[in-house]
Amino acid sequence: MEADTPRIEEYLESIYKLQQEQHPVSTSRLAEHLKLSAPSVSEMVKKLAKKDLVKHTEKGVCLTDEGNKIAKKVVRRHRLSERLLTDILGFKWDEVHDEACRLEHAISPEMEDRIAQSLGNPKTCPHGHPIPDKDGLFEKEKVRPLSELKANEKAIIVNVFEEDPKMLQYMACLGLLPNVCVRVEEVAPFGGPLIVCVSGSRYALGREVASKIKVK
Amino acid sequence: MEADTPRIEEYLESIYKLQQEQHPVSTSRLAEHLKLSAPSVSEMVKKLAKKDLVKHTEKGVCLTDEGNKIAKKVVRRHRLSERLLTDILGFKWDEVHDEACRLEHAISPEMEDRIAQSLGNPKTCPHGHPIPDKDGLFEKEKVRPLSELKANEKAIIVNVFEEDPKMLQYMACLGLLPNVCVRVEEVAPFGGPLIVCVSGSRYALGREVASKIKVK
DNA sequence: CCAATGTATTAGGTAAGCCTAATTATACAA
DNA sequence: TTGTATAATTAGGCTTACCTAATACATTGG
Repeated sequence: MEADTPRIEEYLESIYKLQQEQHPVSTSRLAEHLKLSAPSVSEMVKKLAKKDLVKHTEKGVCLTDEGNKIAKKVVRRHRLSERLLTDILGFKWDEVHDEACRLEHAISPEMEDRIAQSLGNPKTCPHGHPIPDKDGLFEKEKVRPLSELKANEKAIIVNVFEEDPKMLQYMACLGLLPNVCVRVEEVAPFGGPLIVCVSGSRYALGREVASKIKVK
Repeated sequence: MEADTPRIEEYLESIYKLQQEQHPVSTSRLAEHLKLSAPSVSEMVKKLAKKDLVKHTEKGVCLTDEGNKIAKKVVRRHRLSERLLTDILGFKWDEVHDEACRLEHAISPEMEDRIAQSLGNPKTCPHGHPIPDKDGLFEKEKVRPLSELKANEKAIIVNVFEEDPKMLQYMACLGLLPNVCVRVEEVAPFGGPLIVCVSGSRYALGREVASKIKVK
C-alpha cells in the first residue's frame, strides 16, 4: 500500500515525529503541528484509519506498521533532502526545513538513492536525527535532554528537536551543534538557566532551549 | 502577481513550450501535452485569462507578459533541476524530465539561486535548451532541424526537442548530443532516412527523429 | 455529583481540479 | 450551400482537503 497523496505523507510524517514525544498522538497536537484546524485533522485521521495507516483509539492516534513504513520513507527523503541542501548546495542548517518539507514529496525512489549515494549514505540529517535506510532501519541512540545534566557533567550533543530557524540560528551561533561536546558548569535552581561551556566559551542557556538539545 | 498553484505553473510552462512550435496554442494541443481532457483545459484557460496570465483569442491561447514571466521562472527551475540531476546526482539525460517536472514546483527562489551557483550558472539544460536567467533573459540560437540539412552539410547539435526517455536513450546511444558535430552523408528521397556521420560512425536516421534535433 | 473547561467530532460549506456527456461553433469538402 | 468532421465549450458531477459553527464527550475541581 502506498501513500496516495502528499497530504497523507505529511500527516504520517507528523504523527511519526510527534510519537517520539508521547505515544498516542492527540488530534489537537497533530492539528497544531500541521497548522490545520482540529476538525480537518479529525476527518483525515478517519481516512487514514480506513486505509489502515493509523489506529485510532480513545487515547489518540498511532501509526500501524504500514503507516510507520511510509512515514519512515518520507522522513528518509526529508532528511536526505536536508543533507543535500547543506552539504551540496551550501545552505545553513536553519534554512533547510521548509525546503525539505516540499522536496520530500517531489523525490522519486531513484532520486532518493542517488542523493544517498552522492552523499556517501549519511547516517543523520544536519540536526543530528537518524536517516532511516531503505528498509526503515536506523540506530537509535540513548539520549537525554541537556537540561537534565547536573553541574560539571560533560556530554556530546546528538541532535536537536527544533525546527524554528531563529532558534537554530541561535544555537549554531553558540556552537551548539551535533557531535559537539558541552560541559554544564552550573544549574540555576527553580527552572533557571544552565551555564554551559562549549568549545571554550561559556553561555547561559534557558531550560526551554536546553530541553530540546539531546545529548549522550 | 504570482502563480497561485503548481497546476497554474504547469499550464503556463506547457503553453510556453508549445508556443515555440506554433504561436497561438490550441486547447486540444494543450490538453494533449498536459494529458488532460479538453474541457478541463478549457476551464483552466478561462481562469488563467481572468488572472491576466494568458490571452484567449479565437485562434488559441497566448501568454501575457505576466504569464510569460512566470512560465520562464518555471522553465528556469525545471532546467536547473535537470542539471542538478545530471551534473551532481549522476542521472542520465533521459531520466531527468519527469523528476524535474515535480522538482520545479518544490524549489524556492533561494534554492534556485543555490543550484545555479553550485553549477556555475549553466546556460543550458542537459538537452541543450537555454536556462533563462533571473530576469528571464537568455540567448536564443538560430537553429534549424537536422532533417533540413542537405547531403554533405555539417552542423553542430544545439538541442533536442524530445522528452521521451526511450527516444533520448536512442539518441545518446548514437552520440547525438548537444555540441556534437554531425555531417549528413546522404538524404534519402520521399521522406526517407538521413545517413549521418557522428564522431566517426555512420547511422541511418529517420526524418521524424532528425526533425527534433536542432542544429546550427 | 455537577458544572466548567477542554478535546473531539459532526454538520454543512467552499475551492480547486479534474471528469464525461451533450452541445455549439468552425471549417472544409462535396 | 449543406453535410460532416473537428474543435471548443457548457452542463453537471466527483474527489480531496480544507474551513467555521455547533454539538458531544471527558475530565476534573468545587
